[in-house]
Amino acid sequence: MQKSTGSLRRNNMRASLLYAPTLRETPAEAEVISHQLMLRAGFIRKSAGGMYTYLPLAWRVLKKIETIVREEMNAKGGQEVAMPIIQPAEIWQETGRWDVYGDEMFRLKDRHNRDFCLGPTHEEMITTVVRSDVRSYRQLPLMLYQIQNKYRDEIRPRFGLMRGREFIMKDLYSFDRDEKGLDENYAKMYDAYSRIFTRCGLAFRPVEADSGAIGGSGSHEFMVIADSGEAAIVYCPECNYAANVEKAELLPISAGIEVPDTLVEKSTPGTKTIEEISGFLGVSADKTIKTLAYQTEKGLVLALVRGDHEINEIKLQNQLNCLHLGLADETAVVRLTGAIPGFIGPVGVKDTVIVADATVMNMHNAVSGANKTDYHYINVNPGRDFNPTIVADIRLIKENDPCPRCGAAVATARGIEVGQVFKLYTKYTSALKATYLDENGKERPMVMGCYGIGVSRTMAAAIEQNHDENGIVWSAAIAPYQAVVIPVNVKDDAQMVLAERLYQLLNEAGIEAVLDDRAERAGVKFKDADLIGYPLKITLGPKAINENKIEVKVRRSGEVFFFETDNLIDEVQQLLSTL
RNA sequence: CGGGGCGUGGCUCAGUUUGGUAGAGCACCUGGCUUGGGACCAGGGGGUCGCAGGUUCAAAUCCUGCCGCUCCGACCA
Repeated sequence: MQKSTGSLRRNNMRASLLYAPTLRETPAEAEVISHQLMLRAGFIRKSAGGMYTYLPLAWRVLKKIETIVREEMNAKGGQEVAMPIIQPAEIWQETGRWDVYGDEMFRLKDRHNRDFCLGPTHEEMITTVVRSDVRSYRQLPLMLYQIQNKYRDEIRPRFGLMRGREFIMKDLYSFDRDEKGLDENYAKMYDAYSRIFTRCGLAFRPVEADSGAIGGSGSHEFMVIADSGEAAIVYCPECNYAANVEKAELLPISAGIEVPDTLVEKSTPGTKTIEEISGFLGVSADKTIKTLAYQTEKGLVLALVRGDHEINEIKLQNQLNCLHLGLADETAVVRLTGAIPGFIGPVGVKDTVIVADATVMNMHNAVSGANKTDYHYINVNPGRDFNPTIVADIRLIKENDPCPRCGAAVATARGIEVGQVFKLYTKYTSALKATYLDENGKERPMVMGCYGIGVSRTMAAAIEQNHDENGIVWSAAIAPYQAVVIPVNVKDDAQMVLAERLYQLLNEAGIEAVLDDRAERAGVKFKDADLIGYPLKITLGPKAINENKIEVKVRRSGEVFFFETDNLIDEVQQLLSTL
């Protein structure tokens, strides 16, 4: 290595030594683009289903994302800790999640046959730490975070890093005296998350979310907008309402006034679907009631929505407050109602929980199954002909439904969930007895929040959102290197001398670069550079030698600039600040 | 866990129907030639055909069982 004058050499990476084994062809196992490109560009290699080795380029990207996350967490008063990956069963048994988590938890035993798990998350761990040392309101609020591997034995790992069984997460846990403190910290984290994903160069949207199995209430998810996203979201073009479809609220639709007519049973052979029955009877789908039977651990329930609507099972589950919910099988339906699915309805059903969507209660003279195979009722009137146990919003929102805030038609999009913030309140602190003494000497449970970012998923999401037919397009903030220097012909001494010189200048200026010194043809280097996604490609050919014009090409836009050697560093820095 | 598909050099795949000495392209090594968008020529290394049984003179190929991967569904950062 040549000694550079004065300044510290920050980086020394020649492509001939860089461990980034690129592939020309896409491995068959990769389905989504981020997975394909990370394999092809030599970022990751699989070791087992849902588990990957991060090769140098990926690791650099991950470290950059982590640095951004760390800076923003610290700026809000977060303090970083590291906790064991292996956690004892006892603390999970205390909160009851040892059983609740089920097969998704990686479990293991030590030589003494004691139970442990690989941490899928760290609420229990952090709370048991805090409870033993925090005694007074004076020690609160407290914000602790960690960036570590977490483990979930996913039923079906897929999409490469998007849904792995081992993944890197940042989790921050906040502990407050009261809900006011929690609200403040929640707001800080919401702000920090917006800053983080902005700095990463991602197009994202925070949406209201269901808080799911982790518990608590009040939650937002941060979604990177991408067609390949697993999550469906709705947003309002008029106001700033945005929500996961699982969460999106809907106000009941009114249906005018009609005189209730007499309930009549009609023979409707073979009409099992809403489409078939509305066609057979010549009524529109919004005059029918769709009845679905669900199996829960508490027994069978019937759920009702208007025929042209869909059920939101998350909402239904929240209303029923049950752990398991799934469509009942046909034999169970027959046993309960006497009819096969397609002909069941709420009329005449006894001793069964019936949950009706609020819109159903506004319907008049509707059609529903008669609980007799091949028969339906017409002129069904809610309140007169049946009375649900629960009336609530259990409908799934769809495009053009009215915004629950302002009534405008909502739009839909798909997103990759890269972060979620939760208000947990005292769910875990109560279970684990993490209490403090307030000013009056009274013992209170701490009020808790948790705030997660999928770091490895964020890397994948960045690729899903930023790529083209040639490869990855990194934003400068998270790119593994900012630039690659490509001498077109390594046999040309003048080119190589200039390349080394420019490479050294870049290093001294703190610009992370790779010198592609491989004895490959220019085309190969260009292809690899595009695949890996360096934001800038600095190409040295005859024009650089003869005319002092250094070609700089922007990966994202394809723009080409020519700079003189003396200005190169300034110009490159200028360019990078925009990428 | 249910339902499809697939396991053959590092990668992409052919060969399996109809058993008969394991192949191609890419990648890799050597030499030559070439040098601005994945060149070319010659030579070369590398595979117990996922694993274990079975049938057969003979199995990548047929039979049985297992394992793994992958896609679709129910779960989730």
